[in-house]
Amino acid sequence: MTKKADLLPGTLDMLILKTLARAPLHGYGIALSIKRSSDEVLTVEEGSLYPALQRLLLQGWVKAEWKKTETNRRARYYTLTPLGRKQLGIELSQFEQMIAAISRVLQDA
Amino acid sequence: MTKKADLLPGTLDMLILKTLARAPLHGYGIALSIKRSSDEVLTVEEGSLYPALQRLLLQGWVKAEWKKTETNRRARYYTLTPLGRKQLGIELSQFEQMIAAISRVLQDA
DNA sequence: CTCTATCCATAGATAAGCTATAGATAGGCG
DNA sequence: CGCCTATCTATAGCTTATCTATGGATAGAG
Repeated sequence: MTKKADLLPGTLDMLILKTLARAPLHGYGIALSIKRSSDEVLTVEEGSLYPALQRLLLQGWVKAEWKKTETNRRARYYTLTPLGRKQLGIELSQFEQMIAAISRVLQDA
Repeated sequence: MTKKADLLPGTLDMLILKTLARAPLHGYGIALSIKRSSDEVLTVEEGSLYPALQRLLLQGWVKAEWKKTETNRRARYYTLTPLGRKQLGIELSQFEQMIAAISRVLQDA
């Protein structure tokens, strides 16, 4: 009934880039990481995640590599590129500016 | 070149409701109000605004009425309904929860 | 009397996320 | 040994929301 979005539209790429800025991870791990560090509030559906990763690859913001996980499974690890790190900075500042602007509107008497 | 969105997707309805919570306004006035109170950061394009107002009307969150502006022009004034006020509260709290969650992800070491 | 600002509104394109689905394998457990 | 669950990948199709691009009308200024 109460339709709640899994995440705020327009923020997924930034969240992925930020997650990868800490350490390379495979897709499944990225989703888990975001879910966990947001205290289960943000959920990244697979149908959102993999297309997003494709976008990021195309832009050259991340690169991918097949490896083995600790649990001996085959997984594709995504790593932030220097360009991706720069992009993350851009998105972060734009996001903060947006939030600040929205806050002004919301708090305006 | 730098593609900057005019606003954060998913926040338009909330911004409109909040604006109307202060006083009834016509569409053009809503756009101006949001632009001004956000210090020109947020821009509501007409092609976003009017479909949004139609959505809000359909949901019963606002009602509309033709009137004369102070400058003697014909304009459609939108007013927040009690249901709309309730909805605004819901959207505000969901938004705050989202922002808090995103902040946790972004600030996570 | 023309021009600008004010006001309405819609159609079409695009982007992004969600639902649903599909498949493969490792390791635990019966 | 075979089933089940968790882990891991990925795509197709739907839907929704926003932007671009128009189009039109009128008040008041110059």
